Amino acid sequence: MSTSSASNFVQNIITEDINNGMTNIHTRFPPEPNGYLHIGHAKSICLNFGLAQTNHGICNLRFDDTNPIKEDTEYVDSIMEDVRWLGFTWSEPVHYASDYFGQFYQCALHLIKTGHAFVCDLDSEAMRQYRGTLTEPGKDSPYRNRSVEENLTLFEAMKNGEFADGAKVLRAKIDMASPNINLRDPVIYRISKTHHHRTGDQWCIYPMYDFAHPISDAIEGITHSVCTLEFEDHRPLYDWVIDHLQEAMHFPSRPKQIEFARLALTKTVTSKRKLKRLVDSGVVDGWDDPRMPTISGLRRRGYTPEAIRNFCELIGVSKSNSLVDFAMLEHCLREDLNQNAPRVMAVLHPLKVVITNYPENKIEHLEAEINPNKPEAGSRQIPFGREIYIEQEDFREEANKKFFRLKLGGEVRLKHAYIIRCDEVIKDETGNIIELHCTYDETTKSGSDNSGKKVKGTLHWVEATTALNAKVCLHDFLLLDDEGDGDFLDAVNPASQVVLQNCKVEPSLAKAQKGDRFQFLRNGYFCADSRYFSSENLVFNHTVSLKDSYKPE
RNA sequence: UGGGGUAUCGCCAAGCGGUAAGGCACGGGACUUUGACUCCCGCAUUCGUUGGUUCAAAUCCAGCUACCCCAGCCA
Repeated sequence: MSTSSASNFVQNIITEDINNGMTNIHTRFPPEPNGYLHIGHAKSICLNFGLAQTNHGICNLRFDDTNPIKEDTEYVDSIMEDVRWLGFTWSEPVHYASDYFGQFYQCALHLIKTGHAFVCDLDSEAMRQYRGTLTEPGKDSPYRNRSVEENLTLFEAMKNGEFADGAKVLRAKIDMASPNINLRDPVIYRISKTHHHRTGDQWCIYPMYDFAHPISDAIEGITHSVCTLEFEDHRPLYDWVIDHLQEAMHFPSRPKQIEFARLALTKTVTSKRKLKRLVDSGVVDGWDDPRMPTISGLRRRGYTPEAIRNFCELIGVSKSNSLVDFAMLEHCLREDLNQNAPRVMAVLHPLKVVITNYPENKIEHLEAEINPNKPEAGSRQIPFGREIYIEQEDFREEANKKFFRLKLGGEVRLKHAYIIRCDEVIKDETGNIIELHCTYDETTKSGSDNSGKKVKGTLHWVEATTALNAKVCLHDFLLLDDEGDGDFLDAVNPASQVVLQNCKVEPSLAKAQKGDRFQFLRNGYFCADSRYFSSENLVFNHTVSLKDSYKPE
């Protein structure tokens, strides 16, 4: 398995720590279970698990479940499934910040006792007033100088449910004049009489991220706490919390917070809020819609864990906000699929071809390699007969020299079969081409061609009488390039999914299983839909196109 | 006008005082029973900008500019 072995600034920090004698490198991936994981999370997952692997350490999976209002077990289940699917193994057991609610409470008590925290009665509006602005310092809360005893009593009463939501909070006593707003006596505990998905109604006070996160890291022995850039100016608070607790709590480690730039991908939404709106508004068919950038969506689309891991390796890790070209992800996908996906023939827009000099009712079986990159995969038999289907766009009555495909009077090779010549075009009363009459050259059979004929074009095809009908979902970017100023839902690409109902595919596909990936020769990579595919109902999702250097004119 | 960050090819990204890696994209060519794959070749005299230090600067110093983040009892 690939690991994060490439050099990046986080690894450099770890290397230096190791050189200074640090052992037992320990990282963690700490999602809040309030949504599905997406491609952006994959970067963090690969980084954290990769760092642990390359440094012979371990990585925890920890659910940051300190705000019960937004969280649900549906999300914890999907997150575990996605991390496993990506190919990573966390250090058992799975951790939950909610496992530490008792310890957080003890930590809060310690801060109160040492005069570093106080219960504040200001409501959120008043607190904002007191906080000051970006350019003006804040003012001390009138409750800031309550005695330790009073704070202890009040905090216990908060815990016992004696106050309404929002009536009181516990705040760290730091510096209301700090130029760093995070240090202006931040709230560390709030009252929320909300049922928690794991602790039920045991607690009605919940710690804030800035308090819970450093403690969770320290409790678990995390050495390097890697997070995204927006937490950069929370680091002084992160350190403050640990510094004021370390001595009393005897944490096994003194974790270091390191921030990196989150992944942004062209033409891709990675905002949980927006993703949720796409799902809730019905624009997409759930979190795992093949067009979604969620891990489950990419999986259903046909992406492989290897491709995603290699992609995360390729883009690197830095602190500069960057926008990665989606083509990079597609490149990694093709690289994997090209190497591993079985080849198969499928005609998406069928055009009937009658080979007039081929015997009626005769079907012969031709041998076709499964994957030219994998001789050991062997070959399959494909039927050939008098009537076949080719792709509509592979025929033109006349075309310039750049068009290598079939034209009236021209010759072309049928992949794995014979060279044919187009003799006649059959049209309906409105002039649409409905059928082609061709003749084949028996001496040009694949593998035993002694005709000496050379043709420029090779087409894929499917024999008509044995062909299977299939439904194929074509995909394009979910969003148009620019979201504009309006509602982002207006930027949804109406052509992001096009369903083709009457595709013709070779019979071997009847044996495919849900989730199987194939290269439809010359058409791209496709995946048997994990929800609707069955041998009676062939449904394929378009995964990614093949590169194409054909330029008409 | 406060604080914290970031600026190296169209897009990512190495580089850590000794004279600009690599990948993606793109262009050209070879090969080809997938216009795919593969293989060659090309693609920053220059590192946001202006000065300074030095024999030598993308790397050190100073100023300037641009962009990102922060005023949730979210994470």
